[in-house]
Amino acid sequence: MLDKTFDFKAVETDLYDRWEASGAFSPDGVLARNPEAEPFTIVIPPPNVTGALHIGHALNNTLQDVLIRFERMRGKAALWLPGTDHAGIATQMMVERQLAASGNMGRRDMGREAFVEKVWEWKAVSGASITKQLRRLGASCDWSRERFTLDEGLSRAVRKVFVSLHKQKLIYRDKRLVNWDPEMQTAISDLEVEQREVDGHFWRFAYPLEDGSGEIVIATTRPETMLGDTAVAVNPSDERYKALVGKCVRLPIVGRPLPIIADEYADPEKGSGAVKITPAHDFNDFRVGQRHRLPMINIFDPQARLNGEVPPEYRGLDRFTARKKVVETMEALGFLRGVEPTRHSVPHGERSGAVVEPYLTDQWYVDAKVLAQPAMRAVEEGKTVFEPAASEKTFFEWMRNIEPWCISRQLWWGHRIPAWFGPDGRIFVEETEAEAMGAAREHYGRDEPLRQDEDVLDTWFSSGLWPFSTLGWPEETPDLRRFYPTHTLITGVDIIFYWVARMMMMGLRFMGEVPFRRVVFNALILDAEGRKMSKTKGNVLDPLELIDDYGCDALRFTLTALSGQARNIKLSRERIEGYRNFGTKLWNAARFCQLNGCAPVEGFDPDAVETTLNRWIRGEAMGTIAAATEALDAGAFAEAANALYRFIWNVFCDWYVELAKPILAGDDEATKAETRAMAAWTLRVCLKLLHPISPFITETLWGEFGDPAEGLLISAAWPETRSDWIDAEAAAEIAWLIDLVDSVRSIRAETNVPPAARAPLVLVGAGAVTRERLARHGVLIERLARLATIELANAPPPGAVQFVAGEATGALPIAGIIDVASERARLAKDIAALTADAEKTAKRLANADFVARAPEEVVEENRERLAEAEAAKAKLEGALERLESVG
RNA sequence: GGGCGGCUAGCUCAGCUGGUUAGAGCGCCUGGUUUACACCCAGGAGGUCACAGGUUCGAGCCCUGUGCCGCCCACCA
Repeated sequence: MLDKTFDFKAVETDLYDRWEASGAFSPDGVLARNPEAEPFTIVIPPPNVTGALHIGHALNNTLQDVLIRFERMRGKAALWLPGTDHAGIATQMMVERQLAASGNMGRRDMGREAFVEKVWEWKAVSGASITKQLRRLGASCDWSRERFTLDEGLSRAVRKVFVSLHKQKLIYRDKRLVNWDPEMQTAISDLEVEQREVDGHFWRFAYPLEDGSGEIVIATTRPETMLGDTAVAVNPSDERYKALVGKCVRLPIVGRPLPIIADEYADPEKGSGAVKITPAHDFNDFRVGQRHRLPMINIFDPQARLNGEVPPEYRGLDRFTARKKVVETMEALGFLRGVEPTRHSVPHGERSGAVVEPYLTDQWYVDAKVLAQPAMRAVEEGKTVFEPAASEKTFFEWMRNIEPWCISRQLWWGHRIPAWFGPDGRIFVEETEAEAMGAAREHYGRDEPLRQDEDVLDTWFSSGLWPFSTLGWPEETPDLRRFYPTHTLITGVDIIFYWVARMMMMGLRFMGEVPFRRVVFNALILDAEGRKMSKTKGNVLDPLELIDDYGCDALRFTLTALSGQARNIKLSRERIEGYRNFGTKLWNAARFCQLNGCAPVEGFDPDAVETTLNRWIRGEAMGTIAAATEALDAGAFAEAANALYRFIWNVFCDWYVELAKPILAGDDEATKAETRAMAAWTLRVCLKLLHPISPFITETLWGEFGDPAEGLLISAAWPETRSDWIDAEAAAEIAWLIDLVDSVRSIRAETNVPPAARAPLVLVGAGAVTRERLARHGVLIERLARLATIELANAPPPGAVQFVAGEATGALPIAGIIDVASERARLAKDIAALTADAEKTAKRLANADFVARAPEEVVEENRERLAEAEAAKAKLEGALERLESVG
């Protein structure tokens, strides 16, 4: 006997272990049975190895699991390939902070080897936690194929790609300004920089003309950079400064003469119209510097302290200390011309939070422009489709304006760049040191000591190879042949540039084929008020806690049902409670079946059911199978969830079970047996359809109602539709029944008939079909509408409350127990609605243009509609008259 | 500054290619010991589809403009 509610805690971990042990997570079993099975592949967006499962992961991985379970049940060789990402900066930073917090020596004191060793230790300890958490979510990943971006295999793929792109001149070394994170002391890519609004100041400084004939005022928010100024620019069309171009100012503090140059970059509208140029520390100034061949003076060391290029009293100062000192000195020297507070955005490293400094260094770059072209074409041609489709615009916008991708990082945790320097600085890029040595020998004519590049690659470089490196590339493995390209990528739109775009570029370049056919971008989860979840705000919903509180299925169903909201999802505990209740509803429907002997019957064939009720639910089930299948196929997860919610609750529980009750309590053994078998069969369909979204409750109930021949539900076959099982006649009949019951219930409530009172129902003007239906379902209707009797008559009894029931008129002779005033109001309200409707329709039909131009069926529909409204109105008006005469 | 999206019931959202009376869940109100379920059942109220024009026989849906909200990118001397 089932309990009143589903005890999810008792089964979740146990079921997960059983699924895994059964081999269901791997496609190998399916392939062994059917080598021709169609492959279906998803690669997981690899979470950071040291990360913890947050609600965004829960959503993303739930959707992937829904899809993979669905395709697995459809008989495909479904592979969901899991793994983790080494997450260079994030992990290194975490370990460094950990070391500092526990009073250990820092990474530089420790040395590269020892530090990397520490990170691996940390990975060994915490790396498993995210995958454990994915298991708690029910994720049916093929753990036997789990990969890590720093695996030997994946590292080999990284080296091969690097070398290959280098030989094709698509990876090159260049000295230019990068975004430098002085805390991590590494370059970062444009994407890793985020603008933050901060309070600052706007200072105006005077730079005196060298010939003593005056001064030029410039403005800056970063006074310390003046120590690296090498020019002052004015717009060539700016009359105020025309005469000064070619002259020099004397840079205060430093004493360096700076040429006044004419350049379009200077905007006469901004500030004084004259702008200081610091080519080594500003992206715009860098370009100006290149155009005018200005010296580029780097004034910072890697920690953004001032270096030897500045006057002695500034050397070694932190940039912010130097800023203060510059301002004070400029004021003391009489060059300060004004200061005002301002709020402006300043670039920060998204991981470290440090203010990023444009910094002149040698770095490795990928020529993204070239790689982007085939990727854009593939999306244009629909070889990969994005959902929602609007995200394609975002993709194109970025790809069209793509900049060279800086891929080197001055970190220790990551893929070491396969480049070796010879004694003369010549670079040898090879997959291994031995090959580099060989290349060097060939070049120098003898063995020379080589030094490997200290840098590692951007984490996203290896992530970009994920869809094929995880399948064994560069080896031509059976997995690679079978499972590439993958089918659907489900990920957050926040990494469309970081990851999706790069996988497109790399996949096309190295596999000659898109990495995935479809990309589904899932929404961002916000709190109930629509704010981003953050630890500092304390509004974080922890998925593991939610699983403990409501069960995994409740969380999964909630996330799936809300996933249709392409932009963001406002999540609250109340929402999850609501969907938890849905699970309980299903559970109790199963309990009802169990209590009433609705057990699966061996050899039962729904094709043979005879009663209207059973033919009806059979058709409804078909419709639901079709809807769920179509929705899941299209990646419309929320639609599938909603279709199942409606069918299970509003069709199966609200009507089928209620209508089955009298049958099950009756003594028509044949009908009873058919209904029991049909109920169990329908429940089975529900379990199968719901399994991808709510695997635990369905698998548990499958133990009771499933087909033992099919084994575990996770590996059972997805239901098929049969159009001949949709029975229009049965559908019409049950719709009529439901409508009749609804009408009576509604009238009872509106006219304040006491719930316990059993009223008689009289049907006036019932046709043959209605009479027939009544004969079949009278007992059911009496029960559901709480009627004493149902009779047929030629005229309504006096004082009866009347309503429209198809071609007939329903009459409840309950004048004694109803409130006449409410009844009058009810009739008046209904008549008013019908009148308005009829008038609107009549007006439409009176329009010659409408009749002439609208399609015939629309016109016909309106004619019918008008006729029906008028007939119904007439009935109710008659009823109202009679009521007046009695009342 | 550039781009993208949103605005539909008190709240959160559906509403696919224009065509009956614009839907759901939650919340609210009324009633309910109907032997699966109170994590429930029955009923009900609640909408100028942001605004203004336009196209059309017909607009929540298409077009133009306005307002507000949000996101992304770039920049800010």
